[in-house]
Amino acid sequence: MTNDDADFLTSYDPRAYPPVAVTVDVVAFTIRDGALHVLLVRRGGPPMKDMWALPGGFVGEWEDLATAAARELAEETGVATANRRLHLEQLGTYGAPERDPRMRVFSVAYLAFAPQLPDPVSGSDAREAAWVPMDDRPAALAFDHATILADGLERARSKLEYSPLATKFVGEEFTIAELRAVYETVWGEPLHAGNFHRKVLSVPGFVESTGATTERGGARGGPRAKLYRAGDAQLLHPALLMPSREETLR
Amino acid sequence: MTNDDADFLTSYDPRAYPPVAVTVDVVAFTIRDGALHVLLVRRGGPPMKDMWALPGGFVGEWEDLATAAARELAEETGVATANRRLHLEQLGTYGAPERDPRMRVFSVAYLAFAPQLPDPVSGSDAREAAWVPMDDRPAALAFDHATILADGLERARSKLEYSPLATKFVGEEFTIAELRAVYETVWGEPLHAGNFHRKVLSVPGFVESTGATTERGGARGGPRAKLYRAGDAQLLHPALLMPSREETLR
DNA sequence: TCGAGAAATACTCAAACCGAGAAATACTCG
DNA sequence: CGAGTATTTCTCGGTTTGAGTATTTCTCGA
Repeated sequence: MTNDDADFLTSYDPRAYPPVAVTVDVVAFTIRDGALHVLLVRRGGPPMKDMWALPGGFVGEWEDLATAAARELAEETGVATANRRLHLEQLGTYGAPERDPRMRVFSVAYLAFAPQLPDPVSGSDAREAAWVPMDDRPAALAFDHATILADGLERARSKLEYSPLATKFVGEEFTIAELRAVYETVWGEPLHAGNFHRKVLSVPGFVESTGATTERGGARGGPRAKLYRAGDAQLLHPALLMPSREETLR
Repeated sequence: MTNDDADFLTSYDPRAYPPVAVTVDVVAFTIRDGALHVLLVRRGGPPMKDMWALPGGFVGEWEDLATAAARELAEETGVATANRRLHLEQLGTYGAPERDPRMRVFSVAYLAFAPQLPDPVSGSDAREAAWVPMDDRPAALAFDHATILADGLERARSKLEYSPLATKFVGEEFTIAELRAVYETVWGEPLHAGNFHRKVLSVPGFVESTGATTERGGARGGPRAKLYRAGDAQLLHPALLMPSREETLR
């Protein structure tokens, strides 16, 4: 037996290693009533019983990570896994040794965006689930979920700048004003309507016109708006930059 | 016993779950002789014996993910973990069920950048390790490491745009031309020297002057260049955009 | 030692872009 | 019908950008 083989055998005997678990946790954002909401579940059992947490769970034996994230989301929201308008991306992995008191747990966090998702299906998992406005979110979440959520929000905010992510928050057809509302909601600051309009139409592949307009004007007046659908661009160039970034830096 | 408690007990007994392992793999880039190099190791044992792979290994029982990545890198290169000029960031987690034939292995990939790292310390791990020019890299790597490497390269390329990452590839003090060489090497295309110079100096916090100049002019002539060191900016604003992005998109 | 070539840096100029404001128009609601 | 509001377009001045050029200061080889 060569030295390498011996190394291999000891290195890779599963039982030679302490038990670890891998979970997925999902930071799911949607916009309801003009406010950014995140999906939270109330923990039904210890540890941290009754605390709010991100939806998540163990990765199945034959399950892909992204599939597991989609499944967890579907279990809470009933959103079809094949939903065309759902965006899922990996956010990062959190594996501090003490993040879960029971055992070594690595959590692969996913970020999900979707338009106006349905109310959570409580009871499917014996857990209470709810869309919670980000402004009213509990300061403390179970485990390190507050950190994960903060990272997810930051990712979402910057992804709006250079990707067509905002189109995932609106319906199949949308107006420029609806798109602007997404940016204003996630960025938390008002944008110049005229400049936003010009900018969106000037970015190649961001949106394409459907030719149609809304049936009615705005609820408080105004003309009927033209309708657009998402274009085929994967990266916005030039990007739409957050106005507040400029001062925040350095 | 409530339903929740029962759920908890069955859900969290470690032995109730099939064995999984978590590893870290490191995509380490450096620039040598004007070319981008990646650190690869030749596998010393099965599976995929003798194939090139990314350096990596299991995460220790009490070890943080980032710590494990730094350790793996140090084991191959002898680079001090506390090296100030080393940049380490999480790239993503790869967990396809069949990516490792032995058992379920989740690999958390890290991206590392450093200036002119020393030659790898072969023998420390009974493995051959080498800095391989990206242009000469083997088409096939062990497991899904080719995918991870491709993702790492793409991340590096775009991070140059909006972060001061390039300063991690050069020494403590550097000239604008050296910085430009980093961009040209990673992006693989020549840049306009005058515009690059103007742009770098105009981005607040990117670089700061040391007041000094190089001892000698360039090897093939030219005046002595002013020296700079990295500034305190974490995000470049405005960003330096890859010229080729414009056409590549869509 | 001198002249060619090269590189660092500064400058020019037109085109593109951006923020701010305002105008024109078309709706809703009372 | 009139007030108010929202969509869309336009204008204007300042800034940024890409492309090219100029200046200066080096190295190197003839």
